[in-house]
Amino acid sequence: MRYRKIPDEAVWRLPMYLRGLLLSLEKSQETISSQELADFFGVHPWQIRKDFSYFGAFGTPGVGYKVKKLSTQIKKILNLHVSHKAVLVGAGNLGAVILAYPGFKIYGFEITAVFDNNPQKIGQKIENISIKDVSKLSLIKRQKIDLGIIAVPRKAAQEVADRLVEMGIKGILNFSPCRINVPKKVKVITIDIAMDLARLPYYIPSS
Amino acid sequence: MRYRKIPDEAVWRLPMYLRGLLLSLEKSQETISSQELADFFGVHPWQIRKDFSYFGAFGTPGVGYKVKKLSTQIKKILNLHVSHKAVLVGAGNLGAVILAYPGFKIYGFEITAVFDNNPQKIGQKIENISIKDVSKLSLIKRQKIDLGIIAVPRKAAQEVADRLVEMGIKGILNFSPCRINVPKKVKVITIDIAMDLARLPYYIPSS
DNA sequence: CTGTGTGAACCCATTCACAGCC
DNA sequence: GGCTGTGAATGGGTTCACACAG
Repeated sequence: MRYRKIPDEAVWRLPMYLRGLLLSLEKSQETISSQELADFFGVHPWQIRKDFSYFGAFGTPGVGYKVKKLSTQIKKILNLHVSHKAVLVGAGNLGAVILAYPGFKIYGFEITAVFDNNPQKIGQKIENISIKDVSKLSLIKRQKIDLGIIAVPRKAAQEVADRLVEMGIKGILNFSPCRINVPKKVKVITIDIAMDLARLPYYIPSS
Repeated sequence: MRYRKIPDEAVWRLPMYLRGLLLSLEKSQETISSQELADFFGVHPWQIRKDFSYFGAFGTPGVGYKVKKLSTQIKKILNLHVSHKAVLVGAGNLGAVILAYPGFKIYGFEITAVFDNNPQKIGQKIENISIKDVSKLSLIKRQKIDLGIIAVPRKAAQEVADRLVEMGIKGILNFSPCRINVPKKVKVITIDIAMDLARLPYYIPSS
């Protein structure tokens, strides 16, 4: 296929497809059609085929997609075929939940360092990782860590982000309810639980 | 303005604008221009004006928007002008974080009931709310609860969702990494941390 | 005959540009 | 003069329909 601009929306959906595929893989399903995948997510089959087509032709006409092969392809597209190391800043309640969250593994993520500024926490261990002083963030330079997870109070978020960027982090998952400014080369995704919840009542007929 | 279909995207952005406005309000700022708001979020001013225009005309030409008035208007649009009660199902680590999360208050949310299926947890209190047996979910019928938050393992998510729908819940914030099926009248927003993280590496030049 | 891949058509959100009001 | 509000133009994502491969 000749080059065409790939919609961000398509990229956005790939991890969703991937999760479905990995689930099918667990069930030892060998092939899957765009129709099956679509039913699974509640989208249209042509959307899925089109999304894939931006990146190449992965299926077999008349048959469908090889689950194993397709999931490998998508991982490669998303840069998930190599495992990624992440650093977590903020070892509070939220931080502990993130550390314990099993879901990262299936995409090949590993949190290999944890920092906090609370002297009481520094030195302690959670999930077998010892918490280090955030002022020593430069320690991560020795490791190949390219992702940062911010789980600190809002006021500290920007400062932490700045430090992470200094250390060469390329992507940030931000749990603080605020926008953080970073150089364009760094990708930030912010998760704001309260804001997501705030989107629900609009769709609810006022009682 | 005469009727026109309102893009979902515009609705999606309103809570973001609202957060910025509430922040300005804290700083006792009286008026704000679309330009200022736009700079704050890193979007374009005409985007903001257009978004508002779908719902009415809230500003004053040559001046801008009254922060207080505009935030009230947006709250009304989003159905946030009345406070909402939510029920939390799943009192594990994640559940505890959600309960302790201060961010819900600014949008007028209150978690008034918590359920779990773990006998060890039932009867205990977190954040002054006692955990009840999930089999007694029907207790919430007496209260006016219209939102549900699901923080249980994936396998249990669909069942919990079904129960919540039975109880008349109108919107669900789902933290389980899976799609859940509900009647069309019920709005579901799923937050899948791992999936969000999985979206980052695509934008990172492979090292 | 089944299911993929894709140019073309369509639709809708974004962007523009400017009229209108303070 | 400054800033909003909005039709019109643009641009791009989605949907369609069908050629083609198995």
